[in-house]
Amino acid sequence: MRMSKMFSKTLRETPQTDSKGYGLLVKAGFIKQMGAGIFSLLPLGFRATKKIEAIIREEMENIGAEEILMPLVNPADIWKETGRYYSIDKELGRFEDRVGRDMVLAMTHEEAVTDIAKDEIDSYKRLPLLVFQIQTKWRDDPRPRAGLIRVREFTMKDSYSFDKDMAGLEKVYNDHYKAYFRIFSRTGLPVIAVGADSGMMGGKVSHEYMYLNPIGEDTIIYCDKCGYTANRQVAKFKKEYKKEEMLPIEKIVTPETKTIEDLSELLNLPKSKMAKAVFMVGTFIDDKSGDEKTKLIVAIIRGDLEVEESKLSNAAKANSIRPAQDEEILECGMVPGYASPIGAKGNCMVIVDDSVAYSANLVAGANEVGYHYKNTNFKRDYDGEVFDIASAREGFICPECSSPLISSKGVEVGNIFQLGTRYSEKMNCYYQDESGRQIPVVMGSYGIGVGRLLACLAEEYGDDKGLKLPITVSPYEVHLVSLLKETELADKIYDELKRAGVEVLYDDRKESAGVKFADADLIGIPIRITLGNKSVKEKKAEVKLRANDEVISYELDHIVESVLDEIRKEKKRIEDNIVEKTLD
RNA sequence: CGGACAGUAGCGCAGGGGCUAGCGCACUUGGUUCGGGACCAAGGGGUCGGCGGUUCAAAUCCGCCUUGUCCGACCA
Repeated sequence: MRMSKMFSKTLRETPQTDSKGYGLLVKAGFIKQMGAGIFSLLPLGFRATKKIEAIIREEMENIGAEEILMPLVNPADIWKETGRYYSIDKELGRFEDRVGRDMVLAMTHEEAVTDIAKDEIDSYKRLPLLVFQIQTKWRDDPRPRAGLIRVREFTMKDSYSFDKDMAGLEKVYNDHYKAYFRIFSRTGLPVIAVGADSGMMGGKVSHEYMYLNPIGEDTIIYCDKCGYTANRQVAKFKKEYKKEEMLPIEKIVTPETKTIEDLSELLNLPKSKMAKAVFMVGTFIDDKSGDEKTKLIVAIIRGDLEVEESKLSNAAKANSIRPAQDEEILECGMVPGYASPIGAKGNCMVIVDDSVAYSANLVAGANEVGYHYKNTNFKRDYDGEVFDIASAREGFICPECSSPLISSKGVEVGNIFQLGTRYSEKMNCYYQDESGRQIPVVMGSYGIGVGRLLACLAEEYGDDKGLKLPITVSPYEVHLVSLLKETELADKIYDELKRAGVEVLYDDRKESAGVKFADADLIGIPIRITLGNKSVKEKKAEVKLRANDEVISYELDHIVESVLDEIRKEKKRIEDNIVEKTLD
């Protein structure tokens, strides 16, 4: 491609953005924002995206997946069948067509693919099956941010597996686990796989692929010693308890002590001797009718711990939860600031963290302004369902080996789910087994955010001068920069490189050397050939590697072969680092 | 969904009731320069986010709407 003919150009000024990588992508002319969380891919960004997609295709086909393309617009009926039309809130794009039929902008394709599969799959002889697509999704996120990291419209690779039993699902799940590591390492992105919450997808086992970086919005808890890793939403840790005899409950005067901090100070007791009440309101939606109910959720946790919202939401089996208002708490007979489930009434449910359930003689609110109880005990003084709803933090104890846990921020670039029969049962996707019985198909679903992957690569590979994407995902392999007045030589080398199958960006613009070099650094094509008066006179050309800014001088007569060799070396560097990992 | 800030040339910004709306970058033309974001000169480009109001007069003041950005969504 001749730069003089390129559709987009680079910016002189660095846009001020929340993340370095986003700023570079904008400055280098890879992407352009059109609205909140809505981006266009410009030629360079689109080429990089296609490189990523090609790697994904290869690896998906390697595990036997076939590519399909399903529609972005789905009839709402299939989303009503699974109940997600009701259980997912505003994130799901909805509209009516001209005759008033409810339509959905698909944010994922379990419904669509199951709708197709149920007609295809009639016998166990048809299983297993595996399909994937690379397609646009719409998710109306309440708050898009950080450029391509969190957007509303995005490209996703999603694959769906159909098996006759769990053993089959586990095999294809494992295939994905392995393929994903190959995909990410072939693009050059370092990731780790972590145990995760299955969220709106349902199902049981799931892993997320995380790129560890402070710009991430997920928190990963991991253990250096034994390798335990999990998203904080589900991370476990070891809680320690002291055994004590139960003492009689006692009401005490505690004026102006609404927080655990204050209470701990006033009574001169550690926070671990308190039972903290956290109030949320859960929304519960009936999958069949779409009817909504709300209920106050009273979460009781030891004062030194904090509630993990996703764990609480799962424990309560709520579709969503939000913090409660004071009035809602009072309605159920509890007093904000001095609250406990002792005397709770009305439309509420009590969920008790095991930290409280197995501790004795905790201080809790008396549901009366200015008073608390000493020596409260679960079961004796109040009841509730026991769950682990505590949030794991750095320094807490590893559930597997008892070493201190570490926390880190991460960006989720992929996920894999064992769905089981949730969708097949609801959408009537059954097969007939050897003995003639109708059995629900066992499904899995697997995603990779293509644009987000590019955003993460921009974050990982760049410096103050610009991007330096690995050759496997870089929009071009070679950047030919000519500083010569005459165009013949550069044109000739450009043609020869193209003929040799090299993807080459040719800076044929009438710009100063400084501008050309600055743009070359910014776009960051891995191999740069410079044709300048001095070196050309000596029958040489300079080759500079963007990765480490190393400069090599090559004979002009053999420049094409030399460059082909450099390309091979760059590619080998990535191949040598392909990560092969399997689920144990 | 709550809060704060912003919308003026392609990009980044200034101007805050008054006469022709400016600056830097980018762009056009001519000339000089030519291996790390050159210089001189002359130009082109604007429904001042939209609608309504106040006023002799609105980019400027007021109201509504809209779009964008950041923070929050939270421990009683």
